[in-house]
Amino acid sequence: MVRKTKENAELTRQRLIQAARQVFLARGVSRTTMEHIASQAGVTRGAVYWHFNNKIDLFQAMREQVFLPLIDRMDDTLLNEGAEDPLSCIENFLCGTIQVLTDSIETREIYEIMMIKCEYVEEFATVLQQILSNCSGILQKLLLVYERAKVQEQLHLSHDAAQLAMDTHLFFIGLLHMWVKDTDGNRFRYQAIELIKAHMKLRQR
Amino acid sequence: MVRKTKENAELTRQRLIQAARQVFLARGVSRTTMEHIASQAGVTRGAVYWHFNNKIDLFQAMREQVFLPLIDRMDDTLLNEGAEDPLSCIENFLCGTIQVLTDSIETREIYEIMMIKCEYVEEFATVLQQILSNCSGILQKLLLVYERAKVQEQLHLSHDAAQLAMDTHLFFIGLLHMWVKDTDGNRFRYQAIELIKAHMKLRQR
DNA sequence: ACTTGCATACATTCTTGTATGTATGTAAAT
DNA sequence: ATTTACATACATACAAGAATGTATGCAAGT
Repeated sequence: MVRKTKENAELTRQRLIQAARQVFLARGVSRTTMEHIASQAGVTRGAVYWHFNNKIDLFQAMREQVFLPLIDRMDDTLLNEGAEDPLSCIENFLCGTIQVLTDSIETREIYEIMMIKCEYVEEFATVLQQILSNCSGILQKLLLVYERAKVQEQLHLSHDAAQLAMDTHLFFIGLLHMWVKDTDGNRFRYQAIELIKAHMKLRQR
Repeated sequence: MVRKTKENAELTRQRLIQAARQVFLARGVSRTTMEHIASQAGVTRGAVYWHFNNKIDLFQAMREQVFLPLIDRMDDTLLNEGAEDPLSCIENFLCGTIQVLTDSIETREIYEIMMIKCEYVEEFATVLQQILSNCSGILQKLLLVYERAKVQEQLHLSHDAAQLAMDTHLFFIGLLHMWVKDTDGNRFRYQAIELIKAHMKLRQR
């Protein structure tokens, strides 16, 4: 089996990303070799090195497939100017994220890889910086929406928008971590939506 | 340099754990070899294999030095029956944890290793289960204290103890993650205590 | 004398990157 | 419409370096 057409090559590339995800999840990023990924995708290392320079290149390609959609959805849900109810925007954003995790195996697996199957050292240190940068992006947008809610007098007067935003942000980080790590029991996953609603209810006037 | 006395051997063991922590932090657990740890401690691999069976054995030894004290402090602070004010118990526990992280380099480094320098696969999968087990221990104790607060009418009537406990638990997880990962800016670390106080204030009657 | 606390040596098993081979698609020239 | 030339999409082979576990050696404690 040799050279394919352009479309076939792109398909091989996608299969390599998919294979990488599966192997990363099972063996961890560090212990995964190019050979593992290649054979999982049904090709040889030659194909892998043709499409990607090295492991981190593949990792980034995998990551982008999840993170670009996340940013888009965040902007759509949180920064929707037309929305009448800022607090509902936040609730919808949080619930929507959980919904994506519930629906999409790929997203779920990539989150799991990034949280507990990857060591952020050397070349991967920059990945962590990108993640943190995304985080502060989320925080900023939360802050914006909470300030809007404050203006619309949806919040208790004693509540500070900045502190509420950070509190929700930390809640969200914790929620994602627990949701992802609670793989067997699934006890946690089923109550995630309720937890979000309870969290938001604490803020309502 | 050869055989030492018993005390010297124990000292070597401690130096190995310390060396492991430093190398784990710098290179990640997977990429760390026994040779790295040995030379960092000023001995050869022979010494490492004398004291520990393998890398995960060393990892667990390192981990215990931090987690056993944590459990103790948690019981002391949270389950203190004599305390008049349950909500303050929680606040003190959270702030106390941040204080330990601030004061103890070792604790901080071990948390960082466990969060972003370790892949929980194969032999390390059991470590993750232990961590999750600890988590549910924390949650249970938080729940107990919140129920006490409910009885003492410290809480808003509409608040459910179980949901408050989970909310605080997730907040705490997120807080620890951000605190540990925010290594350079340190912007986050300085406001951690305030965030805890704001979080608790949301609950007070 | 026997055990302890290491150091040294050895054999084996991965991985990696690159280099090279090779057949096919593709576009331009004829 | 062929032929020609080149790039593409991989497969295969090679060299070199880690890393691991174990086995063995050895001097000092007990």
